[in-house]
Amino acid sequence: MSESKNTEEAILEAAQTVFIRKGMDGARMQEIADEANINKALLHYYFRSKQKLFDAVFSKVLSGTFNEMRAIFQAGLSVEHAIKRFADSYIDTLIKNPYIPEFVIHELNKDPEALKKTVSQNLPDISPFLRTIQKEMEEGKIIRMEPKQLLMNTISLCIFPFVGRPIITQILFEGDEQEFYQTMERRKKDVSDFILNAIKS
Amino acid sequence: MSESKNTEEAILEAAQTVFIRKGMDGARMQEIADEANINKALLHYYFRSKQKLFDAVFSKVLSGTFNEMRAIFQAGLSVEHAIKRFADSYIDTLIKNPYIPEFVIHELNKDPEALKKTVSQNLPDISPFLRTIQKEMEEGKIIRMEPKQLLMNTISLCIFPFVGRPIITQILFEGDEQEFYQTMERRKKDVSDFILNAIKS
DNA sequence: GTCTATATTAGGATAGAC
DNA sequence: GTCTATCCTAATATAGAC
Repeated sequence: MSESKNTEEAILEAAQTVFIRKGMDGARMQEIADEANINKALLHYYFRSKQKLFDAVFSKVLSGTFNEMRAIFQAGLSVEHAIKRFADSYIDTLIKNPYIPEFVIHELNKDPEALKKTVSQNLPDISPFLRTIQKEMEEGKIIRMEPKQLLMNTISLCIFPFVGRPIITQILFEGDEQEFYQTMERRKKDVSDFILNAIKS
Repeated sequence: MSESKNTEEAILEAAQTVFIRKGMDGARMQEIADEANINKALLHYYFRSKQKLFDAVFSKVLSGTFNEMRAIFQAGLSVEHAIKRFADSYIDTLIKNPYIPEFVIHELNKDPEALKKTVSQNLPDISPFLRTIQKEMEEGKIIRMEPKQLLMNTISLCIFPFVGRPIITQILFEGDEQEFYQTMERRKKDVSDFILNAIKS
């Protein structure tokens, strides 16, 4: 045993780094081995195949991605507070992990069926939050619109800049990555201001 | 010559279909040949290598993507009209071509340097529109915010649902694709309503 | 459990007939 | 210009020593 647990963990971390940057198809087992400072054969010793290693990484990334979302939607927060927390927490996480959403989306796009099971095990239940939105609309606290569109808008405004970062950075910041990230810091607040402005009655 | 022009065109179309769905790394020359109903060797006869075929497709897709954006930003429209046209036109295009943004973004993410040249040749100049936003803010027509954040919001709200379609469809529509697309039809109007509400002074 | 060396296969690319 | 057959390399996977 000795290094067993540590090595397995090291492999998973290295694999996550490489898969997230290159995707399943673009990733090379050799590159993952290098990143983990181990031999290529060890990858197979621990995970049998590239596919199984990928599945382990994908599942881990997916549950991490949806945990915070689940927590927010089930906390029974008001629309205002849920949106503020969502924007703050997601943009903050994405500043640290900007490649995750594009990775997840790309793999799902390529073969939705293959990953369907992993996805359905991790999906957050949004219905409590949709009901809160509905209720506040009926009470006149916020203007009326389709609750799902409001939720989609919130998610879009927080996540898209990171998914589209390579383009956004070129179009808006002349390729200056640092300016992009500074703008994202301010955006934590800007996004909720924008949304709350749009829905205030 | 005979079928030359038609074959080349057929290859490009088939390659676009396959590359957009699977990405450069996930696409197979055999699959492209099948899609075009020709032999694999013909692909090399016309385009020499997979890389060159990909470059041709990517460049074509990119210019198509940015043409409308360029047109809108240089038309000298008011903020209200530009946003309305942007939302209507982009969501409409994306309903017909939902895979394009994720494709472009994934390839750029994987290797920004390799595609930098193609990108910079196609980038729309947004400065006229940013100036219009600035002007309308100073005139008090719309509330004050960072012009770039407003532009980012507009782009995010229109494009993200399509990039994130596989997830959005699961979370919000229990996997029902048709409901997703119906919602997108309504969204053409909903998005501009939402934005204009957020910025009205 | 970790390595080196090797087998296997998939897939891009080419040769050559028609 | 289009096909069949074949080559060749890159990359996954395994065998076997330590």
